[in-house]
Amino acid sequence: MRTLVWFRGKDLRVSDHAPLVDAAAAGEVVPLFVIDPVFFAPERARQLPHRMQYLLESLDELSRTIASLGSRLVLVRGRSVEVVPRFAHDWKADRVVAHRWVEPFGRERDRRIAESLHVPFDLYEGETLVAPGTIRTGTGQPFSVFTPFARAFQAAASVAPPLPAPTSLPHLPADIAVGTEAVPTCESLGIVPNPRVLTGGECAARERLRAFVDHRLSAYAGDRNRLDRAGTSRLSQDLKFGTLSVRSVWDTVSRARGDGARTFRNEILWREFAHSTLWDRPGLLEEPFRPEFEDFPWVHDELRWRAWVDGTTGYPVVDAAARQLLGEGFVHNRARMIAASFLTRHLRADYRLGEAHYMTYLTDGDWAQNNFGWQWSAGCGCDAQAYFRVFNPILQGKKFDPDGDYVRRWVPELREMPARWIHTPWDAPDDVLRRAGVSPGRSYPRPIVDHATARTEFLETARSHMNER
DNA sequence: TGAAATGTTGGGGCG
DNA sequence: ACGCCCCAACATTTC
Repeated sequence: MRTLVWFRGKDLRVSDHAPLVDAAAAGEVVPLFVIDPVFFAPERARQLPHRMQYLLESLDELSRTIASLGSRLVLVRGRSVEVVPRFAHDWKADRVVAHRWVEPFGRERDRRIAESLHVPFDLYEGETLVAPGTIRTGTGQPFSVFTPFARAFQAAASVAPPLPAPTSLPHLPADIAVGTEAVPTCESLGIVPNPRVLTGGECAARERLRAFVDHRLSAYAGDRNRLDRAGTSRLSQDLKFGTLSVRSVWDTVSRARGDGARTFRNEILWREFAHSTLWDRPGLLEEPFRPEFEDFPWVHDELRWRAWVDGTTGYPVVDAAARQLLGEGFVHNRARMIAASFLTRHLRADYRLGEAHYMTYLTDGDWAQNNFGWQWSAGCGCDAQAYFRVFNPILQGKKFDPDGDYVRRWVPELREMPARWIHTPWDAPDDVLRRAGVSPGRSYPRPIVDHATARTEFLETARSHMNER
């Protein structure tokens, strides 16, 4: 039995990799990664700099790990729908295995490949804790509210324990002659590596999990909301690329006691819920979950959009979030919510613009997660915020960045502002501004919209829209 | 995992 | 002592 194990960017690991383990137990193994020229072209790679950097590091480590286990990761160039069936045939594979993707385009790709293959194509569940579509209401419907979903999950689901990494792999069969291509590098794709992007690969990811569980999990419930603290898990990119399997994360925290562990498990279940929802509703990447938002009167104002993207809205926390995204390919979860609320409510921009912008720069950019989060923030999603929940960016700053250190890190022109005024520099007394070297409207912009006015206008627009329907 | 407006309560200052 | 008012603190309602 010869099995082609197709790694494809969301399972860049050897631990808890059921397709790999099964293949090795069955006989010959051909580990494969497809270098798609559309994605691995310099012009495309530069559009997704942070994810490409993390992906290349992870791929390089995976390749070396597989080599150290006695095999070789075979890299072939081409469109997967074309090269996977071709090489499966040329190499006389008896079976092709991979992990299932929940995104509609991944499902369509897999459907086409299954059609062209003349051997079985077996998809393993591994991107989520349980197979998408298995958590159901009493009447067999998908859940549309998180809490009952989480309750049903806890009551019914049994999460398979993670598999250990193989200690060795069968040698690559001698007749596999092609695929000697090297792993592309940032340099070869014209990307300047960003040192702030977290290190890719299974080792770094596992170390991050260990550090989180040892040092931050117990205080997670409170600290996760603090913009100025390293209180979150920082595992999102690892889950996106599968350098950590979500089951191994779950297994690590499943027996931990306390509010921190409970809260973290809940966050993992939100991820599960997002994936499950996209599985059940593939159209969500295009259209809002709630149909009454399909013709919502979003407005596009180029200048305001640019200010939101560049971090020059005049609201320090909103601007810090914008610059953190561009600067390190990551945004604190609460800052994402504040930024999304500001874009969709204060500026009334279509959430899909923000979603696409985040998808460009986030290292952890995942379709299911990012879309779910944006729709939730915009109020049009599954179990979303009510539209009238408008974050006050000043209050959010004072609550979750009380000393202003998050703002100082990302908005250096406010670095010298005292905590008392850092979230409202336009209101600061003249002597405070002078001492801090800040001049509103010059060194740092005045707010592009007035909070109270924008809030009222949004509420009126949204209310009349909802009433019309 | 919202914020603002509005309502209620009770302590304390004061005539 | 008493009633009145102010207002902070908290609760509830509304968007």
